[in-house]
Amino acid sequence: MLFSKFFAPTSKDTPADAQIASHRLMLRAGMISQTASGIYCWLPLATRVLEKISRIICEEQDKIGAQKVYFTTIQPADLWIESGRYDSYGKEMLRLKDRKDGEFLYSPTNEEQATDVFRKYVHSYRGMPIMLYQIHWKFRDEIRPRFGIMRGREFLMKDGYSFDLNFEDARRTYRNIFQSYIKTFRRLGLTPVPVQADSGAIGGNMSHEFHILAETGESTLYYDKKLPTATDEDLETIYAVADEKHDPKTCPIPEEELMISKGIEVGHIFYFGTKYSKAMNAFVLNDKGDKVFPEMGSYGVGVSRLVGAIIEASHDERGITWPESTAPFDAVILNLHVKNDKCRRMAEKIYDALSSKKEVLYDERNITAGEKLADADLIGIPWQIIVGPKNAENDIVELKNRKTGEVTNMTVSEIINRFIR
RNA sequence: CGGAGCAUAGCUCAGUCCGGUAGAGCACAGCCUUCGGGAGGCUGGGGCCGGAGGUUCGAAUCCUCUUGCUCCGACCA
Repeated sequence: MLFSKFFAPTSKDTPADAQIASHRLMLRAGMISQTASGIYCWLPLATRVLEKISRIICEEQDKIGAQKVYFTTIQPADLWIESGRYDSYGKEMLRLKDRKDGEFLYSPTNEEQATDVFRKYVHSYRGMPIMLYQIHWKFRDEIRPRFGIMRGREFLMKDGYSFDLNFEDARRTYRNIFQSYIKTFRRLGLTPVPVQADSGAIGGNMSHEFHILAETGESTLYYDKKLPTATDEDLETIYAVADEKHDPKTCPIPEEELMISKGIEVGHIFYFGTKYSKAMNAFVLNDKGDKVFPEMGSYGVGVSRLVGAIIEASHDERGITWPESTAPFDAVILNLHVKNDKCRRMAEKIYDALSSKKEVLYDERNITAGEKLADADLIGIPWQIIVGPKNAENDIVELKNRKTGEVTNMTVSEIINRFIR
């Protein structure tokens, strides 16, 4: 991709309204454009990141047997009247009317629709267990949207729904999802902190939130100081709770071993048994011919919020420092002097060689070197290949790591081999 | 939903108290000089001063109403 053709409207001005690093940087890097309070357009750079994150989530979901679907964003009120949530969800639900005055809503979550699809087509235990998920836009009319895309009203979420025949199976599914989420967040370059949580409007009695520790997080977490070094097997037994679950009177951890941190909630999983299957009369027959209501759970990952969370965890004073797994490009080539023939030849040779195998941005804009270096640091692509006139005289280019700042001098063919192995 | 702000050029803001020709920097367009950290020069284009009423000879400025956005709190995946 040629930078001169790439729509990434960067800016050196810090927007007045942006309070936290990720919001500021997303605006400055030309990733998002606000269209109303809590509602944002996702520009090409941010869209590439959303797609990287989504791909990793999908791969991990596929591994545990979840099947991808698209539910609908617009749903009839009737489904929600059946579950009883049409009234209880309150003003956060955006309600709409069609031309015939029929009542609809823009989906904030999809337990009802998942249950509806299940009951239409699955009537026997032989069709179970089943797990469906989607990555789609949601709308929740938040009282107070804030921090850019971190608490938007419209947001991209992965939401999954499981249907099991009995409690034991449902609990196993819940554990599988739990472990899968840990893996997913780690692949995204993050360190997740799972905590016990309330189940809120979803309902149910077993629930965990997954947080990324950050000063700017909106949630307060209480946990055993052993948690950050715990192995996968410990997790479920170590004390870690969200603030609404924490009570100093009943807390089993002595005060001196208790850590209190701010976290960004990026995932939330729920087991809620037969709450929706019973309310919506979704049932199957088991091997004895008995009517059985499936044990359900739902599992959410805030995909768009993850973009903000990753930036909160990965930035410095000059800009974003993307982890390689979610970076919008693998590398950026900076031709510092586009009118210098030697620079141009070297940069183009590298670009032609790499772009067949890697996602590469080539900065061939006719602007100052300082501007290119500043932009590259701002948008935070992990590897910068810097072609400057002085080094070009000696047939050398620089490979610079955005995060560490480490610079290695290499020849053109060494660079090409470094990225195409 | 309570509380507090803000709204003037694409962006960041000055001008508003104390009414009298619409401003700056950056950005943008053209030309030139530069070219390793957002460089410099010349020229140019950009505005219903959020909207509606009112007061006044005259309103960005004063008054009333309204809309939008931001922040704090409560709420929330």
